[in-house]
Amino acid sequence: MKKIDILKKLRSSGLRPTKQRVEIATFLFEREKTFHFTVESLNKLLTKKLASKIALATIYNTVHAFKTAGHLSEVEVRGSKTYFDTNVSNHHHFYDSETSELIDINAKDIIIQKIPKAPNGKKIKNVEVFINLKN
Amino acid sequence: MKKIDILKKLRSSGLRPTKQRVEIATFLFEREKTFHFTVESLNKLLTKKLASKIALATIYNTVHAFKTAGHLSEVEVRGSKTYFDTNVSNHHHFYDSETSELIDINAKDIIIQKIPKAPNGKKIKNVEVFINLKN
DNA sequence: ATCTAGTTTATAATCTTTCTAAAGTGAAAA
DNA sequence: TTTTCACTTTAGAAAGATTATAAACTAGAT
Repeated sequence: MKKIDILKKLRSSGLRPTKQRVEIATFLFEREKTFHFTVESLNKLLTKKLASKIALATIYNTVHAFKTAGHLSEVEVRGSKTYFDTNVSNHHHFYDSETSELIDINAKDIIIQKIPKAPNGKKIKNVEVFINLKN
Repeated sequence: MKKIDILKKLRSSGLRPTKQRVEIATFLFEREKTFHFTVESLNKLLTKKLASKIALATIYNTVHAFKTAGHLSEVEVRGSKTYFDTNVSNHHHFYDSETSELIDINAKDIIIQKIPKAPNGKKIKNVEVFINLKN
């Protein structure tokens, strides 16, 4: 994703393209592969990459703003930290608990044949498959 | 599950059947249906049920000891709190985010037809399906 | 009955995340 | 361009969940 598109992405979601948001968005979206991170890991990587430090609260604010805008998704992972994913399409995950690493699985690579009915007047919003790995 | 079996369950996992552990185990395992809880909800329910209060730290200790012993499983749920489940067999979950309620799905009620190969020298430990509900 | 390693307890500490309120800044309007 | 002001950023405080600590307690072996 190009710089110009990042500005568009921010503006179109009603987010003023501030210096910090552009830097974070550039870091997150200017890459080929999908990217998984926690706020802590993102903060470390940004600190390493950028000359001027971005406040931790700003990273929290920005990640949440991006999530609300639909530019990031949150992944179910057991444990204390919240994981985010730059892949916002419907998909699944491998999880390697040895390395705490998430790997995307394309939605079409998992086919579910049988699924139970949603209970009492509820509907199914989405189905997430989480495959735990071992060595 | 009967009182005698609860004592057995504790002893067989190397846990001394103290007053607190027996009370917590009785509360958790002496029921027909599987039970989902957080440490906070368990603490509230135990406080209501028991005459003498059990320290919060003891509830944390005990729940973790039961989990390590394989008597409880931990469920992936987005959010700040950790959910536990008295159902330790391989199974799946519905999750109603409106009510923060988990509902068990029997393993045989979900059939996965196609599944990707585990990456680079890794093996699949287990597959968890998480179905989010909406109204 | 005594002893001791394993437990419980209250409290402090830690960790992640959110709140607060003051200072800063895009961008619209003058 | 300058002014203006709502939106942002920031550092630090606060909150919420969980874990660590160390002293008091207790199950069960001797």
